[in-house]
Amino acid sequence: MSQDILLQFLQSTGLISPEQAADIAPAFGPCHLRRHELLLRAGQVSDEYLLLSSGVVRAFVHNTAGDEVTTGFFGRGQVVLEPSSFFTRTPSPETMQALTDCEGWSLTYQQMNGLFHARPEFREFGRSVLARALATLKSRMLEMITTPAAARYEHLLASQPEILRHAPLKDVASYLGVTDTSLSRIRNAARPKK
Amino acid sequence: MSQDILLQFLQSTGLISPEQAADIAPAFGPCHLRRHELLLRAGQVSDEYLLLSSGVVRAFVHNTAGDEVTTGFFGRGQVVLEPSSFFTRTPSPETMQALTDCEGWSLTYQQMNGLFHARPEFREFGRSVLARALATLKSRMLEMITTPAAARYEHLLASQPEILRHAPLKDVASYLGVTDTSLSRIRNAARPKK
DNA sequence: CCGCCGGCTTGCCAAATGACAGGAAATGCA
DNA sequence: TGCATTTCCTGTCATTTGGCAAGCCGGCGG
Repeated sequence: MSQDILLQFLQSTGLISPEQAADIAPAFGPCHLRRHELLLRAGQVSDEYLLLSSGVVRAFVHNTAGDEVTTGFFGRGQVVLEPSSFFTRTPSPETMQALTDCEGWSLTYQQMNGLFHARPEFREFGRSVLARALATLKSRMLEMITTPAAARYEHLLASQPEILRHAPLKDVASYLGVTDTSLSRIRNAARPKK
Repeated sequence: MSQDILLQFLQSTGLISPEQAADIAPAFGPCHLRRHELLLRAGQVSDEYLLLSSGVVRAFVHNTAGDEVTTGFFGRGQVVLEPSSFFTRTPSPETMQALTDCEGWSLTYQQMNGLFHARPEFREFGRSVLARALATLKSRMLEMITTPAAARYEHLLASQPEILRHAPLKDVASYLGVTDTSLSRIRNAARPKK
């Protein structure tokens, strides 16, 4: 399995040189997941920092009525974790599940801390990743608040088309904050005509 | 004006000792805001890290229809900033405005970076603050998703009662994701009887 | 003391959304 | 292959929510 994606990821912030990246990459271990396998159960502490090289993962919680609500999708090149649980070492409210067979590179919290001490440039990188996670979450939150469901669907379709090929529509619906019925109507309306 | 709250804040993570806190505190400058004054305009980079010792601040964005939507309230002991903008140095989508006269202690991004270099324990503290900001945002997001508006109102009422004494209800309504009309009905229903 | 004005509530109606259920199609599993 | 399950779409109906406008109340200034 190629480390290309890992090297590319490490260099993505500009804080780590190609040589340093080649040096750090071996610390990551290969990770394989089978379809439907759980990476993380609600109540556990997220302990795996996983960069996906292939496959799709879904994160979800249960609402007060007991239904699953999808909180995120992850695809190739994205880091799969519950950042808030991982970084603060508190139990995750979310469960994460592979929607397809997946491959990637992973690091435990322990290993990451080791790297932080051994490599100052990786520590900076870690801070940057944390800041990006925050920015991503914020923009998703603002999107939920400021744009209607139909526009959010269009946006998801445009930005992560591969996800829609693997995720059941009911999961997409709850991710968008509507019922599967409504999503079906949205998709119907979006279809120009026929 | 007393630095108590600042010292207490610095020690809140357990990463900074009382002596170190007393050493770091002078780096913060006093900050005064008048009612209705803006701390940050949409499009600017959030550059001030402000710990409130008194007063209430509101953050908001504009939705696609052009209406103001409140994204957060801040009270005594809370850090007022747009973390995603501050830490990634990108323009903030949010505007922040004082709802009452405010006082607090502040640091610019520059000054904070200086402290990061000069004081390793403050760097750790900074990372912890970032992680907490992420956790806070996440839990707010999950709350929006998993609990109904009425329960969110009750929660806000219980956790930040002072905010409701200073914020107009229409701001509270948009913060909760409902119209002022609906909030009025929620409040009415909440009143046990009469 | 009076009248204006802004914030809040309330009633009425329309629109959007959800719950539920039936059925077609696709998928999984033996 | 064939049966069982899941996924998705659609129709009907009930509920929720929003838009609008009028009314109430309390503060402020003349």
